[in-house]
Amino acid sequence: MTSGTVRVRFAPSPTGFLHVGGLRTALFNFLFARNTGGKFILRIEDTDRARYVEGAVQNLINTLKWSGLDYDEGPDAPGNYGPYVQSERLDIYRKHVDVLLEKGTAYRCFCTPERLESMRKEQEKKKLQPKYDRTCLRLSAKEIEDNIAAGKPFVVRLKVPDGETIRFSDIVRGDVEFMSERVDDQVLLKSDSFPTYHLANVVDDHLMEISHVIRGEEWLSSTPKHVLLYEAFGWKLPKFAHLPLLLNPDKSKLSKRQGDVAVEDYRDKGYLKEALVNFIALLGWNPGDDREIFSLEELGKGFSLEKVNKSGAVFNVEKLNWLNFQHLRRKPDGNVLSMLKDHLAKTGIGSTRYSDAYLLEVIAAMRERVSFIKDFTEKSPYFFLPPNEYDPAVVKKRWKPQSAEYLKKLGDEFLKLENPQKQDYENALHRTAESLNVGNSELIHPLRLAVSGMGEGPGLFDIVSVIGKEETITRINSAIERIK
RNA sequence: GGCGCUAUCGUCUAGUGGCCUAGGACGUCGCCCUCUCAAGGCGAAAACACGGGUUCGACUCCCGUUAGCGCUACCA
Repeated sequence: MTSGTVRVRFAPSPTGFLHVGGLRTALFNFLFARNTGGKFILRIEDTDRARYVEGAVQNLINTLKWSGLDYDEGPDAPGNYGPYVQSERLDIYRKHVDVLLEKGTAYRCFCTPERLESMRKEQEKKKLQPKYDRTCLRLSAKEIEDNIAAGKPFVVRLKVPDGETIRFSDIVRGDVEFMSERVDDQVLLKSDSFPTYHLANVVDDHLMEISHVIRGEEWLSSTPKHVLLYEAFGWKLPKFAHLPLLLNPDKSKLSKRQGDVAVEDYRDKGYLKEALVNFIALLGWNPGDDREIFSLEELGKGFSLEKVNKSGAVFNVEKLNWLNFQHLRRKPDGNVLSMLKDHLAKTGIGSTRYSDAYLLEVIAAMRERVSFIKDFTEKSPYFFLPPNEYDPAVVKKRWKPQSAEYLKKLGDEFLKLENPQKQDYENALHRTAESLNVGNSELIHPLRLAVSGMGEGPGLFDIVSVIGKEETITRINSAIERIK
């Protein structure tokens, strides 16, 4: 592998669902790879058996695929750096821990969780920084051997050097530095001999030749530990880029409780993947011009880490809704048709009840009025079922005592039409209004209410010509009954 | 508490010392269009957290304050 090749990874922990913040991290990695001609890798960080969730990995993969972020290497995309699931790499981590132990840059710790707990409490009480007190670092070789022989459980900790300033450069944030005194002797290998995130992450990033570590800002504070690990192993540091956090409306880190955080939630609510991806791309990044609507390809073209913001971004659903509208209206009729049919099947109206030609007419009429596929049935149910009730507010405003008579005449006029087109209905209405000596609107509004049950929607003659002459007359007659 | 990061309209953001009487987008409001509702067009309200420097000149650079957030586990 050439050193100039970009290799980035999305390394989620499978906790049940894909978090939108995770999707954003994945997206930025993906876009960076696309933009630089590099590789995008999916690696599953499942080193916490306490948080094991059945089916989480598959779910994660499905959701990532739904969003369109294809990866070059991953659990189900073989590459030369596998396996891509950390629980299948346990022996690798143990070997690397042995190296550290031998070098003396790590040490075994036999302290019990209870002791650690009380130590921490004590430190907090004294307002000291909670930090391992290095009791086990002072163990003699003999004591260590005896402990091991006695079968005492232990963890392996990183031996953080004293008095060092740990510096690294972050592409997003510039130079960052930490005093090593502030860095805890991090556990690298747990007592169940699984690695912690810190160890597994560094080992894998090195072994998988990851060139750029692009992850959320919550990792910035633990980066010095990682830097120390790279140094302990004698490995070259990757480039770091810590992305700003996605925030709740109250500016705290985006979480459940304050709305939906699972990508699946948005998918299930009818958001288009194009809209979601477009939206989260704009959270923390901008193209440098006034464009707002992007396809994945377009995002990939213009993306650069240098244009990533430093501050957190509130996840604002209003704009996402607008983007969904924008992307939906850009979809070809054929795509909208099949989505509409799926939706119709789900709502019980049935996908085969209406011809494609009919549905296409509905789509043409509603194009400018829907942000979601579900809006077709929610905003214009009258295309699928006759109104079973009439909006009371509109009834009050539009149905006058004489409306029944007007509608009767209008229905009679429509009845005479042969294979009418939109314009024919309109002409018929004009004729009727003239003979009645009333304004067109005296007929238009009552008719709209009669055929749709509501006071808003596409042009009246569009509605009428879509549902057809027979249905229109039927609905007129039902309405007349209701007005009487 | 400690450490770290951040700080432009309600929200997403442009802005890299003079182009800023701070631009765009979502949302909000008004007008136009109009058979209604949208869409579309036009317009409005709306921000540089504060205080010191540096400079001929700061939204832009430095320092401090304040605020917010993150981390502070044998979780990631």
